[in-house]
Formats: sequence, C-alpha cells, structure tokens
Amino acid sequence: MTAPQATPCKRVRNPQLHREAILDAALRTFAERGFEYATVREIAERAGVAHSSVLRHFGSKEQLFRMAVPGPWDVAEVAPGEPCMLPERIAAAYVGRMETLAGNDPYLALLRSAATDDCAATQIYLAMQDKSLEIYRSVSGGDAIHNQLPFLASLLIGVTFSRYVVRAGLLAEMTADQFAEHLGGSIRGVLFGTQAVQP
Amino acid sequence: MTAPQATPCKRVRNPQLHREAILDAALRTFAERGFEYATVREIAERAGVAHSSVLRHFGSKEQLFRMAVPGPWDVAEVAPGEPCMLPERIAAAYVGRMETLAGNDPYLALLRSAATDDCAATQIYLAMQDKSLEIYRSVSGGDAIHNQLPFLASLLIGVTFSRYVVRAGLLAEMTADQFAEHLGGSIRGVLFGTQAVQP
DNA sequence: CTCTTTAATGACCAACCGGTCATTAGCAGT
DNA sequence: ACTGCTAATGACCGGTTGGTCATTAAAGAG
Repeated sequence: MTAPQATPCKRVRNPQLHREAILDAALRTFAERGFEYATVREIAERAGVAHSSVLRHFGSKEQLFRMAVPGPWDVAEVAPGEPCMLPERIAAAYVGRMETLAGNDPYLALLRSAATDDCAATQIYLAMQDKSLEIYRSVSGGDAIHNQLPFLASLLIGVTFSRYVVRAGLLAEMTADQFAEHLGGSIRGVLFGTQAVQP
Repeated sequence: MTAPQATPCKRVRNPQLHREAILDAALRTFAERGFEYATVREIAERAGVAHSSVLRHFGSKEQLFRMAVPGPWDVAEVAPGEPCMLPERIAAAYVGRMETLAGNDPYLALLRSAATDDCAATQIYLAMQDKSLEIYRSVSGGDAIHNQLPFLASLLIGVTFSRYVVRAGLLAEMTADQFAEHLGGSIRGVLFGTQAVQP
C-alpha cells in the first residue's frame, strides 16, 4: 500500500511546450484515425495534458485540425533535372517522403478525413491538391502533359490509399525500392504514354 | 384539433419487405456518409422502420454493413474485344457504372469506410480489390501487364476519390464523356506506356 | 371468434463524444 | 514572503451513439 507516488498531480506550466506537444499529438492522431475517429481526449492523453486544456488552447476540435494539419503542401520537393527522368524523380520524392514520415504524414490525415466528408478536411485537401498540381505543372515542361496532371494526382492518391491507409495488398507488400521503381513506370505512363495505338 | 389521423400507429407486418428496405437504405447511407457517420437511426428512418427493428433484423451495425454492402465486386463488366482497345473499354465500364449509380455505389461506401480504418470495410475492400484484379487479369492478355494491374486499381481508386468522394477539382468538373476519354488515356499509359525513353 | 406466434415498437441504458466552467496551483513582480 | 495573473485541471453537461428488452399488435391456425 505504501505507494510512493512522488508526483501525484505535479502540474507543469509551459504554454508553448504544451501547445507544440498538442499539435504533434494531434497530427499523429488525425493521421492514424482520421478526423472523426480521433478524439480530443486521446490527443490530450498523448500530449500529456488534460483534454480540457486542448480545447482551451485551440477552441474546438475543428480549429485544432486546421492548426495541426498543414494546409498547402510542401511535398513536391522534386529535384530539378532533365525532363525525361521526371517520372522517376516524382516517384522518388513521393516515396521518400511517405516512407520517412511513416504514418505521421499530414497527407494521411487529410485523406482519411476527407473520405468521411468533413468539410474542413475537404477544403484543405482541395487546396493541397491545387498547390501540388501547380508545383508539378511548373516542374513539368510540355503543355500536353498538363491535362494528365489530375490523373497523376489521382494515381498518387490511390497508391497512398492502398499502401499507407489500407496497408494491404500487392502494393503494400513491396519494398520501398520495388515500389518506387514500379511507381515511376506508372507515372511515366500517365504523363507520357497517352498516345493511342498507331497503325 | 379534429386531427383525422387515419393511421396513428399503423403497423405493417412484412419481414422480407422491411429487410430489403433496410438493406437498400443501409447501402445508400453507408455510401453517402461512410461507416462511422452513418447512424442506425438514419438508416431506420429511411427504411421507414424503428431503429430497434434494424438491430433486431441484423444484430449489429457491423453485421448490417456486411450484409448491405456487396463484397466481391461485380464491377468489371468490361466488354470483350480486341486487346488494343482494352483501356478504353475499362474506362467506359468504370465511368458508366459510376455515373449511373451516382452516389449509391457500394464502392463509395467501401472507400469512405475503409479510409477510417474500419476493419470490416477494409477486409471487404481487399476482397473486392482482389476480385477486380482477377477479372482485369483475365481480360488483359499479356503477362507484362500484370505487374501494372495494382497501379491500375490505384488509379481508379484515386480517380474515384477525386470525382465522386471529394467531388471537386478538375476531374469533378469534367463531363462524363470528357472524363471517360481522359481516363482511357491514363489507363492506357499505366498498362502499356511503361517503357523508358528509347534512344 | 379465440389463441398462439412473432414481427415491430418505443422506452431505456451505458458509453462516449465535444465543449464549458469554477477551482487550483505555478510563476513573475514586488 | 506575499500577491496577482493565468495556465492547467477535473468535475460536469447536453447530446448522440449502438445496443437491449419488455410490451404490443398483426397474421395464421384451430
């Protein structure tokens, strides 16, 4: 019975630290569970604060979502280079990012949340898509490719869904290198291989 | 005050009819809202029964989901034909199905629900994906294509997400015909256009 | 008509949600 | 050491959810 609880209810008073901890926990939780399944209480627990503190800092769950999940994406750090290798560079940038951030990527939080039609998530998601399309557009040279860019975005969405959200099936079983290689081929097909059969 | 309520609480007693009405309402609701946001009470209201009747008929919300949402997919009614036009036939079959069923497609129910990590939805979703991959495999001729089939599936997932779930952006603004045409090109690229640049 | 069967119902429940608020306690200024 | 400010807290609230159960009333059998 002699419970030596050294810190029964030791309060720490550090707004900025807590704020950052909450934002970090929120991003991870939203990415794992999506907006609806993520609860303020779980975010608070992960951040090591009371759930009321979370609401106090950010007002509401939705405002927290907006603050925690970065909006316009900074993904497309596609290395510059010769246009003919563009698909492989896009694939490398995408796979590199997703593999390093693992399940904590805000992209996953947006994807999961947008699927359940949460309007905030959908709006942010759209903004992100426009932004990344713009970036891809500036990187890719030809005008003819531009029409295919939405399909490139869709391919990346679907691939993300299979490999990182559902986490099962053939794409999920590949190693990162295998995945990047095949993905590069598919991206190449979407961007350049749109010619019909020639007689 | 003379309320002439002819049917104050007229009960109808027809198990099979109610069962079908519930299944139909469930499919629509799951497709619109996803597993989590869909409530048993709303399904019951749409079916015109009490919410307890829904639980009585199907035991639980999850069992209802399994019964209402068709598992292995019957999608790929890809018309047979010469292999060189396969992409266009796949695009036509896909767009035709999605446009006619509008928002009631079980595919949407699965996609929305799987995104929120619901395990039942994920399992059904995987089964569906395997099934459709198998169908595509039987339709497509060459062996070299098989490696690209998961990416075809992913492309369709992403495209579905953009046009029918988020319902915004460039893909959503296209007419069905425009969409089918561009999609055919992208499918062609994924399936056949994987060759690297030739010297 | 009467009785039995059972589909259908509405009241009810515990659990959990996001959000509010009075209270408590750490820290800076004096 | 005292005190005011306010970050942090836990108790609490109304609402909603999936699920249970005793009660009710249609439909078939005699």
